[in-house]
Amino acid sequence: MPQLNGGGGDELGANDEMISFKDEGEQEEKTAESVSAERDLDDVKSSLVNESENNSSSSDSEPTERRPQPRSDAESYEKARECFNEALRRQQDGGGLFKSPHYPGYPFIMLPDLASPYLPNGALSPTARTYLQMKWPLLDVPSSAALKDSRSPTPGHLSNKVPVVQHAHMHPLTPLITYSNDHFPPATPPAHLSPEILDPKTGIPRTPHPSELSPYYPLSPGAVGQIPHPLGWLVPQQAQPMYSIPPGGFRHPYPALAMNASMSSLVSNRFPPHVVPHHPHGLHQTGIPHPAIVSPAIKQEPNGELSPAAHTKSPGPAKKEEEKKPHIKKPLNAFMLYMKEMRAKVVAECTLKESAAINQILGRRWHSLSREEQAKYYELARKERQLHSQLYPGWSARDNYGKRKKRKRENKASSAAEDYSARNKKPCVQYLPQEKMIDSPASSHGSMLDSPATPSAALASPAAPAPTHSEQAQPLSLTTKPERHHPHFSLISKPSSSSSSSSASTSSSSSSSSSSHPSISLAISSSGSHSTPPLLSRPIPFTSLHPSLLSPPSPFHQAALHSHHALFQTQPLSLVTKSAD
DNA sequence: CCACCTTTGAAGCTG
DNA sequence: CAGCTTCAAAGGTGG
Repeated sequence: MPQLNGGGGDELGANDEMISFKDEGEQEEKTAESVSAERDLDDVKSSLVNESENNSSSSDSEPTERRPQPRSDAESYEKARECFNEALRRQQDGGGLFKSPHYPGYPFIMLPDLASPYLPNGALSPTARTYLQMKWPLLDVPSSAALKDSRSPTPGHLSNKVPVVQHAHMHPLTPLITYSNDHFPPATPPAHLSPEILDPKTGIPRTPHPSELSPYYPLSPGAVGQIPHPLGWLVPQQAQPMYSIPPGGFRHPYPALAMNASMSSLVSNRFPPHVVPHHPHGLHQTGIPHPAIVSPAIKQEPNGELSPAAHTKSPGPAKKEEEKKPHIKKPLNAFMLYMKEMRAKVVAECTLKESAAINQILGRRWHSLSREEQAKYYELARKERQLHSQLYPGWSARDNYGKRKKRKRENKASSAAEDYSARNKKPCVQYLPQEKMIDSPASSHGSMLDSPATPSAALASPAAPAPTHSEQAQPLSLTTKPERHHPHFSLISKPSSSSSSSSASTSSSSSSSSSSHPSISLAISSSGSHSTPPLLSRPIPFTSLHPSLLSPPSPFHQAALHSHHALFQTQPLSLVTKSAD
């Protein structure tokens, strides 16, 4: 998206990237832009055609939801151009792969006034509340079916008065829920259809009450402690819940949880209605524990409640405690959330099914996301952590240390990785090019920055630098994010991936410079040592050599790239290459 | 059957 | 404080 900005900069993030880019020369930029625009237009057209009416409707609504911000520039755009941009944006956002609303559920983040539903004091802003309430009227709607189709009706209308029914589809986490249709076996009864839904895991009937939003997480004292972890519901029953539920199911309500407005909002937002057990009583009768709790052996409190504090603080011997203590998983970070959401889509798009390969794609896609989009996930992740901490006050990431087998990939990391990549990549050749193109140091920087930039981050994240606010003025590209985040760096830093560092070093150095001149540096680095693409630990066949690939995802590039369809377009993205110059 | 692979981010640990 | 390590998801793959 940011890339699109070139046109009018309706995208805030674009500015940032653009800045760096501008260094290269505006002329180029413009030229490229125009050219790319044309090309993109074609792509867009095709894509639009494919998407059919969905896009049109969504395009209208989207601006409102996602980019409500009055980008003055945008206004100046011609209608046509707007549409075009929007389409492009959509494609970019979705990578062209995802046609449906990418984050219908996160509108609150995008909306100017909703940008920070959470007031500084943690209270949910009125607007947000309203929004939330609107969103959840019909929780029982089965997302799986609806979402299954990527082209399912976009939330375009959502912006105005979304019919209740539609809301269900639009849950912010919808993607998480639905994205994995795979996860929902056909056999799975349409939850939305029946008043009572059996929890796949527990088999306990859940009553989806659209009207009971609050019930999910009753704030009332009595209800407190019984609030199920919302995240757990995110995941399709079939698939692992964000936090897997112990086989036996948890009988204990959640530990007392002081839910503040923000938390409640979080919960409500994050957990799909249909997923969330709706108990009129406000109790999660399903007895499903927080998703984070995995361990089969659950320590049951006398009162039948699983209190995190109890197990965490339990005086008992450490060993005993460990044994009994359910495994509480780490809260998912932004990228993990993104992965959960998008994986299915990526998988659907490409033949590859291996997670390693998919994750690579996702990683690139992640970098290609606009800061706003990433911000959504950062915000979500932040909330999740917050919720997690509240649910499990005594929990520490350290608790899970050693639970997993040690990895020793260091040894074979390099060789294995390459082999692996080679195997995996082929199937998705189609996909890869795109990904490659997408990923760029610049974008990566931006992404990194995004997290802090998030409005919420400003509020909550201590570490988060001042809200970029805007993304507008400050490019931030370089600013905040620690190199560590930088893809190149990350590769290097990590022992496993670093193996490739020999070449990587080159790339890394270039990458660093890339911050200012992403395209150039990238192109150079990749071209210089095509053997090891800067971003990838291992070389990607063919794609790496492709000119288009070499260039970083500059605004134009992305636009151009975006047409996912057009991976191997006959047009070699000449523009893209241009960046190399 | 389980570790590995892969990704980013967060948190913990170490020096 | 910087840097490194571990874990979170996920699913094919290989030992």
